[in-house]
Amino acid sequence: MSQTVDRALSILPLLAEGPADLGQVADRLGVHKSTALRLLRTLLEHGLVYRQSDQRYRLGARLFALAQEAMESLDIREIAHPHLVRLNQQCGHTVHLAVHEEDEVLYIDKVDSRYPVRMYSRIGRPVAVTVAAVAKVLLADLPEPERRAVAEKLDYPPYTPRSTPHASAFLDELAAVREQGWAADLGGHEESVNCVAAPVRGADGRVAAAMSVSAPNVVVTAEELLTLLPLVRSTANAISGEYSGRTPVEKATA
Amino acid sequence: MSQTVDRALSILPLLAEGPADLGQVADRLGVHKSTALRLLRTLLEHGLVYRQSDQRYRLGARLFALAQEAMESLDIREIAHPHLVRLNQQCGHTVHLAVHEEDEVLYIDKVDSRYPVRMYSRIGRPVAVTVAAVAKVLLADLPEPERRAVAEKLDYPPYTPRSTPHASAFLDELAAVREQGWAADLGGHEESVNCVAAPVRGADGRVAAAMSVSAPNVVVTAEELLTLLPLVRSTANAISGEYSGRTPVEKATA
DNA sequence: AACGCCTGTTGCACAGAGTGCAACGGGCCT
DNA sequence: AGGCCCGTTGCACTCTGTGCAACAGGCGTT
Repeated sequence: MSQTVDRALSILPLLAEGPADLGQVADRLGVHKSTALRLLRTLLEHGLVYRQSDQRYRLGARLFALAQEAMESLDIREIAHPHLVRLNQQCGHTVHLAVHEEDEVLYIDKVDSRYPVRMYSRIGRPVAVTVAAVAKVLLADLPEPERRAVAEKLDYPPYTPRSTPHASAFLDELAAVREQGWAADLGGHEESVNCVAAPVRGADGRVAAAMSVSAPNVVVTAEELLTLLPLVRSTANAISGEYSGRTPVEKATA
Repeated sequence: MSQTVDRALSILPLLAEGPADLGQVADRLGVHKSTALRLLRTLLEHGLVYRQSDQRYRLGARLFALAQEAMESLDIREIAHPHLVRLNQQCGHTVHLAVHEEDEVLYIDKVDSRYPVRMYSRIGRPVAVTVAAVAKVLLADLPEPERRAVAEKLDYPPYTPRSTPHASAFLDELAAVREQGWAADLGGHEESVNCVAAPVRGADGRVAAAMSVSAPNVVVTAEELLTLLPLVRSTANAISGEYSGRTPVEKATA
């Protein structure tokens, strides 16, 4: 709604793709170089972009700091973390915590598998909404009209033959998830990786976050993973209890 | 340099402190509500802020995604990561990688100690510049005038009795670090935690990043930690070799 | 139940702020 | 040395952002 700010903010995703010089930024914004310069300078002053030694612009340090602060101030993350750690100790697999926001689902916490994994932390990265178990748990809780609206708006990339193919299949699955109170992703995102997820609920009963356990086929089969379901659900319920204030917890910081 | 953008960006750190409603934002910016509204709407469209169910504004999902992308595209992080993991396997302690930017130092990668630690990943968080070993390594490489300028501009918070007390002590220390090619922090930030750090250099010989190993007193004494110095330095040199292109490495993505 | 308050939202007129242009300057390659 | 390319600056024009005032809706109060 504000043209100047709109243009300035459009620079950020552009720079996320990689460093760019003034001319490139101006071209891609469709503005004059001098305009781009002024916008970049403002971003620079705020530390959101950084000018590296070859004069090109990059995303800057403050961006990381802001993201970090925002993430740390999510109280649900703080409450859930110890539970995630405990679950990881019990089952040994990778544990994720995710929330839903603006038609995107993103991981806000993660405890890595004990088994060696090459994957670097993807906390903060958007999740494949149409297939991930956590995404199904989160979207299944939306009221029916919204659920439909979201489902129709989405793309359904065929990551694997088992990926959700289209909106109606997705809606069917969400209905099932809503009914049973948990979700699974059996090789729908990566052929050899399975996940099971369960909802964390707030005081109002609505789903506030989703928790999942993921493991590759080579470590445990899908059937074995599903035997962990009761443990996953009870952990999610424990988090729900604290988060909704039913279980008293002492907290250090506000 | 651009007032509108400047105001819009000032909202971000404000929201990092916690959710706020329209009136609060307008007040703290010193602008009319309608102005604040338009700025927030623009930020909202770009996903940098999010409007939660109680109508208050928070920092949004896209911020995390941007930070993540930017971090992952730092090629030095990519090159260094396997080395950090190896070093962690060899010594068992927490390993950090940090860079210097805009008078701040921030961690861009971390491999956690094998010993149980409650600390959540602080990747992206600014480092205590006056005491951290990585900060000393990074700042020691600056040309003398800049080093002085930075040192004078800084605050010197007395985290512990061993914290660097003032600018001239800091400059002396930087000179020593520059000479010896490594740095230590012995309880200068937290009473019981020690670190040793070594520089990673680019093709031009300048320090591009710093790597450190940290461990609490209860696990190893400062003297024992210092015996790891040769290992830390050789790891840093190995990273320097790859980063500066002296050691050939095959890379998957551009 | 009706009132009044508080917060978010809209339309509008004014002018201040952002824009593109053209000219300058410095570094690098030819 | 010459020419080219990129970043930078000052300026006049006008478009865009601004504050105001009035509206709307939710909530607590009397």
